[in-house]
Amino acid sequence: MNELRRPDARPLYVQVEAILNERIVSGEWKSGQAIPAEPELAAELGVSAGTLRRALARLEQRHLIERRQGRGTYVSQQTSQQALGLFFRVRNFAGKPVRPESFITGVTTGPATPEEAARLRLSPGEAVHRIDRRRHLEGEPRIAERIALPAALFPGLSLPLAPKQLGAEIYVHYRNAHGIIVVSAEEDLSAASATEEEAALLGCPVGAPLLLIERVTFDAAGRPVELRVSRLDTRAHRYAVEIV
Amino acid sequence: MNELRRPDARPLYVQVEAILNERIVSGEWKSGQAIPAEPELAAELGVSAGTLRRALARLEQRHLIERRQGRGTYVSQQTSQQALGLFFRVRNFAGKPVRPESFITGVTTGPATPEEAARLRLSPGEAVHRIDRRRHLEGEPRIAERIALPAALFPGLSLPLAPKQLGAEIYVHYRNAHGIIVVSAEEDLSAASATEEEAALLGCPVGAPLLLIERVTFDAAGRPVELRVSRLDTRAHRYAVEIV
DNA sequence: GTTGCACGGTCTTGTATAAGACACAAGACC
DNA sequence: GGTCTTGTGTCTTATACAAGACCGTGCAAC
Repeated sequence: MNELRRPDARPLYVQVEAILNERIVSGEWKSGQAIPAEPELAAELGVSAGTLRRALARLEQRHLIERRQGRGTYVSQQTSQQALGLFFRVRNFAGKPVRPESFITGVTTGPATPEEAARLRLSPGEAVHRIDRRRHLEGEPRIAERIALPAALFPGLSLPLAPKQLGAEIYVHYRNAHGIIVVSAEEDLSAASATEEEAALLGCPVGAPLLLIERVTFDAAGRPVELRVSRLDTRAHRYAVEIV
Repeated sequence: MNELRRPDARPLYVQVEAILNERIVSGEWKSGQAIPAEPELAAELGVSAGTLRRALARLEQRHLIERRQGRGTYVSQQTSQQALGLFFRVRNFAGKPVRPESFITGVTTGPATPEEAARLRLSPGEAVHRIDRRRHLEGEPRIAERIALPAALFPGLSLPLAPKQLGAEIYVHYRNAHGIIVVSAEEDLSAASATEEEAALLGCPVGAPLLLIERVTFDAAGRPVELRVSRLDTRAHRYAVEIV
């Protein structure tokens, strides 16, 4: 029986959510694993089934767990499928989601720029790893991208990415190799003109309009874990947003 | 007592949600009005309080109602506040949401273009109203915008917009004058170069990169009710997206 | 007499509990 | 290959209490 309850002002179902969240983040419950059945878990936590279900519903909404009637409740696998569906909003003109191919063009480590430090909530000059990628959509080079990662969170950057190709499985890799579970992101969109370098990379005229996407990604604990700046050639693709 | 239940395969709380949704859309419950208290409504519909609450929670998530502990449940007012907060995603560099000012530059009616017809699910050549606007952010002209509305849904286009200025209150107007409740939208984003006309309007160089926003808005019944094409000058502003 | 305000009472939604019927999935058994 | 059993999540109901908001009463101060 836990010490939940009154001193903590938050509703019980929020406290339960936090406890379960912690079990997932800490690795006590591993990716893809089934968690205990509802009655069992409710008994263990000393709350009613209804309260537990409410907490589980919130975790499901955040994509941390998946529930299947008749089978059980599972910790989400950060599959490439899922990560792409959640975070990659690019469609072709037919409205079909596309899968990007990725080609790494450079990996470096150095002190954070002021902007990187601000966006990633680092102290000025803290080390960041940077990965530059070219990404292809439907066979054509369409995205120029730089990813900045706090070096403190990714010691040694033990990424198997020296080879030229790496899928969008970076998030999967984050989770498996560094215990970081990505759950949300903020993106700022604007328009920019292609530099010479970008034009060469993307095969478009210098000065062509590109969609500039600046994304900060957060993990389950709310920490910023990635700054990603992408330049998308929108001659054949769109960035899709649904507003509810 | 209604004829809910078994023949309809959907869960009861979904059926209840649909009933309440209909009461709001039909105007039986008017904007800003309080709806009956939970016990009363549950009794009237012949369902338990818990089931009713679940339906109300879903309506609240769709911003159709607002619930306040101790006071009651109210049909949402499509206030300019709310409509802007939900649909207008533009921020300045400090991250602060900005309110646009609007200046109408033209209103016309004519047959829909193929693209308009497709996006608004109209038959080819059906009539649409078009409103052209210039919008200012923090005092500067930043957005060139064209709005296309199915004429069938907006008979006569009885808008009080002959004068040059009209706030972002178009959605409020939709609701009050035409009984259309806007609840969701899909946006496609891309980058485009400013034409001469746009450059003149926005005070930017010809060919400058603009963020092109194509939005289709849907009402509570799921009908497309508006196609809006905006060109945003992102020299001083950003389009913000949150991914959960 | 009038104003101001504290106190209760009563209405509302929010939280938490419990219990049973149901639907789906998987494996055991025949 | 069917059928049964068991274990799971899903739906629905019912009840109780907590917490916020509102309103009127009635006392106190002026």
